[in-house]
Amino acid sequence: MSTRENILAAARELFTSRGYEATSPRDIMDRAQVGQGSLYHHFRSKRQLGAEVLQSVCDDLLGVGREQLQAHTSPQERLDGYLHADRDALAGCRLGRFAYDAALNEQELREPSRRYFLEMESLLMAVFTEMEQRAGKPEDLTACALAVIQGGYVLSRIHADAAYLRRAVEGFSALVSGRTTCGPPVQ
Amino acid sequence: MSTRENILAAARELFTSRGYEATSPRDIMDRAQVGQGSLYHHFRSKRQLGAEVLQSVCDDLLGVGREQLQAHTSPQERLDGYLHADRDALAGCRLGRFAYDAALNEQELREPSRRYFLEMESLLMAVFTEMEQRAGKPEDLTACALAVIQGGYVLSRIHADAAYLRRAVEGFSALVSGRTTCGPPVQ
DNA sequence: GTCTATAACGTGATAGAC
DNA sequence: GTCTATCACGTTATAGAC
Repeated sequence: MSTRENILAAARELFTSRGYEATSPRDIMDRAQVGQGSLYHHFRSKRQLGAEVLQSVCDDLLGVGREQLQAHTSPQERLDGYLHADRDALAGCRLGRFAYDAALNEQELREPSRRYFLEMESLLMAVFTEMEQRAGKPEDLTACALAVIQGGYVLSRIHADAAYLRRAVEGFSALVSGRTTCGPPVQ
Repeated sequence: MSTRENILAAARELFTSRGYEATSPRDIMDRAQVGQGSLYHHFRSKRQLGAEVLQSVCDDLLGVGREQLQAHTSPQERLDGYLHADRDALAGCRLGRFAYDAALNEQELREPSRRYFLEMESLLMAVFTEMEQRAGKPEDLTACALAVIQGGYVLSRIHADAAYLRRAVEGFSALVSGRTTCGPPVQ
């Protein structure tokens, strides 16, 4: 692994676990075992390093998302594959966590998260459009699905309990599949 | 307004809009128009000030939540009152935002958020338990409802577009009310 | 390419005058 | 109670030797 890749790997680990703002160049240098000169030789600034890291995280997560949502199975199965994917609830979403990070103030760092959620939105829209049987806008279900995951992460982190993300996903999955219905009987 | 209250108000505004970690004592002093001596006379540390602010935010939000979820109306109406409450989507949730803040590492600062979500959970559990007609665990629906709000905030902030929170809530509301059903027709 | 030294600035907090 | 001065430290970045 080249020095550059070494630095990128260390930065990725720290930015996506602690957050961009909470990570200093010094932290990255220590973890990568390189001096200040190396970091600033390969990267112009913390911001540029952050942008490269976020791009790569975005690409990786999109790869996974596409696999789950474009599988050659029924729309219900694809949705379930996405919803019930294995997630590190306590770590939080590596892109969603930037919603409340100062990084969001810099266009270069906001773009990767935006791009990820936009494409996931488009993938989910296709699934809900194909699947839907009765009323309900696909764009609302799409936003809801993404929000359930992101909010599940938030709850799990606040409580330091991975069960919250699991329950939120299960609640949504049961509603969408019709296993759960509420209120006065439909008709 | 006493100097102490003045400082608390300034700190509250900054902590809940920018986040705890991103706000310095200096920022608070500037906004409150007081000197360093005043701040450290009334508060031992940034952490203690943060703890007081979070307690007050938690109390305020719980007051609103109780009103919405314990109103003397049907469970459906109470849930809808909560779901469709007016929210500043672009600002983010004043407590949920701490899920990704370094404040979460300090017990004193984590507790108010925890307390808020625990009580909201208990209020929602009561509503879903009263309302439910068919299968589906109340605790899953509760986690889902809270997650939809929190995740809606996350999406709205990432996209700088308040519509995402609105859509996520509408998607959930439509599923719970039975206005939307997906997949093969329910029996 | 990588190192160490250093800069300019901000942070959280204390000291002591008024 | 409130002020200004100061502190020890960390951050992001640059300079220049090797």
